[in-house]
Amino acid sequence: MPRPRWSPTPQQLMILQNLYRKGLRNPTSSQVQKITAHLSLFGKIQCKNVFYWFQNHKARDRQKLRKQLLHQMEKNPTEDNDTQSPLLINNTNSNDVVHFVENYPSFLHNVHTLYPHSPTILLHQAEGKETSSAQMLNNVGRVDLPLTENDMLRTNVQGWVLMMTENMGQNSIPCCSNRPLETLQLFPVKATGVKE
Amino acid sequence: MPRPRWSPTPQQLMILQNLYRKGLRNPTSSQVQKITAHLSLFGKIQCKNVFYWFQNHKARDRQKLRKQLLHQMEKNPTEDNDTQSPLLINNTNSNDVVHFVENYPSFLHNVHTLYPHSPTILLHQAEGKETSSAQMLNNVGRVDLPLTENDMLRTNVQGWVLMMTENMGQNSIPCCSNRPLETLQLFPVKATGVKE
DNA sequence: GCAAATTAATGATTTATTCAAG
DNA sequence: CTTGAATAAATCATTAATTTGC
Repeated sequence: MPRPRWSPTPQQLMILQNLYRKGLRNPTSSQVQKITAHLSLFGKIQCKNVFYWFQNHKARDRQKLRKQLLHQMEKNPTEDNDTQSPLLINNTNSNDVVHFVENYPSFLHNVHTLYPHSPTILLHQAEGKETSSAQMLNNVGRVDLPLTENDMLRTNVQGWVLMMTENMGQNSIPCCSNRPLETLQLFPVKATGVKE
Repeated sequence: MPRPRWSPTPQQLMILQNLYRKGLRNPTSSQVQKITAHLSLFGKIQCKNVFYWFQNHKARDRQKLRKQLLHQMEKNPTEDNDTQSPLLINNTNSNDVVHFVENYPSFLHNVHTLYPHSPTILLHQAEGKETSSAQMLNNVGRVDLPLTENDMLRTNVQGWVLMMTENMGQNSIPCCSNRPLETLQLFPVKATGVKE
């Protein structure tokens, strides 16, 4: 009778993995909500699913890498115990990430306007008190998680902060400027391959 | 001037594909060298060719599977399907690969016997350390240049020097040595029947 | 059949991520 | 916070397939 536990659809999984690879580790409450809202386009999902996914993925990622490195490199350096690369395969497309996250603001505002030349990522604003994702979880069900993250900006996300500071002054993206939602440029439109 | 790029012979390609199919993804330095040595029986080849082949093949394999996934996802994007394919795990754990590559030393001997001046750049490796294939690339990649098979040392490659000073003990120049090529056992165990 | 022209594959480089050690 | 090591992603560039007109 109970509905089976959530199982991510391939697209959901891809999106989550992309967000993870981009540096998201401890999504805040609002981030979890937004992600959940978007992912619900591709299948039934709850906020707690997103939250748990990040928790588990982060933990298992560390676990895997630790085991891998210690097992293959330090144990027997002379060996070619290679068959290495059980690594989690990032079968992801960064363009999809950009494209995806880029559309978050418009998604939230039900406006589907693409900005192909200035991919933006949704940033939780600094002014308001941002509830931790754990707190949000409380609303959903589980309560006993010993989560202490009230800081909305963890060190893990500092990559974003860095980018923001680099691109500061440009944060006047046409869209979403009327709301607390702030956008920042994820990638400068760079022309690699312009090697003289 | 434009040095023609390597193009694998059918036999070389078959061997590489077999190794890949067996699960080999990120061959280590010594593995690459041994594979190169073997493949040089069937045509001119360098270590970097082997290294690049695995890089590209792996990447494009993933690429292909990604496209398949995305194509599948287009069909039922919003459904709560549990049918998510278990993201392809290429666990390269197979012992077959190890077993296979393990036998390369015997090939090495043949190579050296048959082609004493072949461009196979082998073993700038020490007995202790296993270098990653990427590291090897830095060393080997720009060494062998368009010219003849004899002058293979490009002096401006500091990686090479570094490598030699760090790892080369008493052995001086990798190839062109009149002593038999030193071969590293991938694994001490496993009498394979091919060796000796 | 056969090359020139065009397209598809794929070899070779460069650039970005990632984790964790210092 | 910085950096080293490894490697995945993205890109550039050349070869091979193939198409095409003769």
